[in-house]
Amino acid sequence: MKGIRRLAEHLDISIGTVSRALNGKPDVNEETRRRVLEAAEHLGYVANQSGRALRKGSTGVIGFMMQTGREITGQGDIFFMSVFDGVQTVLARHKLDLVALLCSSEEDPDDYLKRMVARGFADGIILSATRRHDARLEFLARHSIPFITLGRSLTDVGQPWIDLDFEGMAEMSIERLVRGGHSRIGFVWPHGDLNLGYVFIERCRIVLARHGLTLAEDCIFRATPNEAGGYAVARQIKDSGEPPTAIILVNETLVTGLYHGLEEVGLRPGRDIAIIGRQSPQARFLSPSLTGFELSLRDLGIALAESLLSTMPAYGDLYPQVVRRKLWPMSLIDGDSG
Amino acid sequence: MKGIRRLAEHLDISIGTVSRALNGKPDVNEETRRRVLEAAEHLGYVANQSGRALRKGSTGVIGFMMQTGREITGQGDIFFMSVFDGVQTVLARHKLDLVALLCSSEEDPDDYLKRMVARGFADGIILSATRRHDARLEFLARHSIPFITLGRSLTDVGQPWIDLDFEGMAEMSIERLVRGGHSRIGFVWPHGDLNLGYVFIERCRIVLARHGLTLAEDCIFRATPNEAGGYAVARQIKDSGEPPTAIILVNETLVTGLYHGLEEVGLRPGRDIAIIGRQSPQARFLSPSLTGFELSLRDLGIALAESLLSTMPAYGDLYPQVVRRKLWPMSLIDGDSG
DNA sequence: AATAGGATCGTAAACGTTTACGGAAACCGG
DNA sequence: CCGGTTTCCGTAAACGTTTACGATCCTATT
Repeated sequence: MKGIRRLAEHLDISIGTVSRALNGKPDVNEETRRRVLEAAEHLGYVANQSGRALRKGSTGVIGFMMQTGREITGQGDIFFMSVFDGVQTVLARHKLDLVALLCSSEEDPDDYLKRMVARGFADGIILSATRRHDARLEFLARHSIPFITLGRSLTDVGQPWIDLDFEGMAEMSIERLVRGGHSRIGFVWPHGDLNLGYVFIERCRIVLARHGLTLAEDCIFRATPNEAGGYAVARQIKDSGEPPTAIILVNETLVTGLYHGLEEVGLRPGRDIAIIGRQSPQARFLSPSLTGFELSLRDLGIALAESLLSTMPAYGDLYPQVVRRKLWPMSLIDGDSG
Repeated sequence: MKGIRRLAEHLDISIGTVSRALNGKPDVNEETRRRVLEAAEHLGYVANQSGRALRKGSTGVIGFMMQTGREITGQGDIFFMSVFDGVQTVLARHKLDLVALLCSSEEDPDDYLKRMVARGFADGIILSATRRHDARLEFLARHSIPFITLGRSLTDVGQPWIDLDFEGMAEMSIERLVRGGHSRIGFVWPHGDLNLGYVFIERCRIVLARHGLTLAEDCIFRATPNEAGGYAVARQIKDSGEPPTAIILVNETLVTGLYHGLEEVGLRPGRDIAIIGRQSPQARFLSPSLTGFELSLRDLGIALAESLLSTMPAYGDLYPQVVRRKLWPMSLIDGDSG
């Protein structure tokens, strides 16, 4: 005898009543409910996930899809750990659990997601590493799975999203650099089809044009979004015919490598070349100190969760005032690098 | 009509046969199997997770339990991502999926695990952040859930584990430092009850004793295992009455902060104080270069997965030669810091 | 031609829940 | 004391699979 049946037998009560008691249904005597809850606690009973999910059609689980192998995502788990923390504080209010759906670097993300959805793994999904054209969005929309993306995409199916305000970042960094006398501004573009690179560079072009400047194509450096990628960029800069006098990094993972690489080729950030990037725990200890954009990852996670919940039938009415799409603000922290 | 029933109807075949065809059972005509597989592919059918799990009693999912909020785990950035990658290459061979079970920093890890297990979430579990005394091990053993720990524990229930070879690290670092003339050697001990700190420091004491030396209690510095923690240690070192001439870091996340902190208090690694730590993508770009221990995280993940599978009834015979418990070797990479 | 045995498939039970439905008791106002 | 309402609980169906069992057809052997 296992599961709810055992509990029911132990209490000499029908399993129906036990289930109702545990699920907080109204039509159960408060005294019985107390006894059931107590016995459940005592026997360590927790409803079996599969049985419950099969009957209810929902799992009580939210999935956060991310990709393993750091060349792809460009975000270390420092980034995600903090976001998770925020997401979880919201989910905990509704007894929802968060699991990370880990897509191997050897599997196609679209296939992976399809598999997880068809399995009925999660009630709602948070997608990261949003690509410029992302078939996952269409798939989820077609199957009407509640989801939200961390990052925009050209593929728009009306889903909510939250994205870092790369436009604002472009505005502020370009304005600052132009004001500082720079006219030849470079940009490091992470490999892959992530949308953020496009968004950022498009706005850069606009802002530059406002000042009668253009973005030199040979000042766009492609790199894998990790330390080694940043390191490699330094040499590209040095070897380019006419090096930029300033560099903007849209990723936070490149900067340590870039600093080191620049030092090797004899360029000092803030003196020989201006650097504007993203703040991070590691960046705090760079020398010269980094000029870069900062944001609250935990709050971002909270917003993600609330926005996702607002699209879910069972929770939607609890978050009526929530903004479904939002550019997440970043603030520029002055440093000595640019 | 949904699920397997739809598929069966579409093919005009019973659902039993469809299921058998999909699961590779022998008693099904090869031609029928081909048709079923084709139709499944075409209709995008994937067996519902809950139904299958309910009937089979297994989910096809391996859970990697980790804790969100970096103050606790002490493992940064690339660490988990790379381990995951290794784990997944093994699991993929058996059509098993890996998900990360994310325990919020606000929830008790023991409770969290119990909940996940009772739910029947995963067929096997990999535990990280193993504590010196860890009730999770007893719980899993009592319920005979296959699992492995990344890290040893004093709580021994016969489970397999893989742990970094902190003893070897202690031997090599102490020997090296003593040979270099150091007699006052400090150690940074990460906060929390993680077992690795104890293991390391115990062996340090033994090796020191071999040379007639002792570990000064006031040279043991506690720190949160992240950049800020390392930064704080620098000041503790400066302010201690008789500062150590060498410091060993057992975490890889502290080192950038420590470097920065030391610079502020006027101590240069390798000249004023020797530093031995752990290599990492960030550490590659420190100056002076770090003397530290390196390991292959991906291979570690592979070993974890193989060892876990060897304890699982369904896969055990496939990995007969696998070592169930292993100290994972690390090699010392020379740098200028110590 | 009769029979044994293999190949292939359909049927139905089972997995552990939740919940619609209905029934029994208790209560209440007139 | 009676009809109606409320409170509480038991019964059984349903969720989507897998699989033991048995039935049917076909082939080969005697």
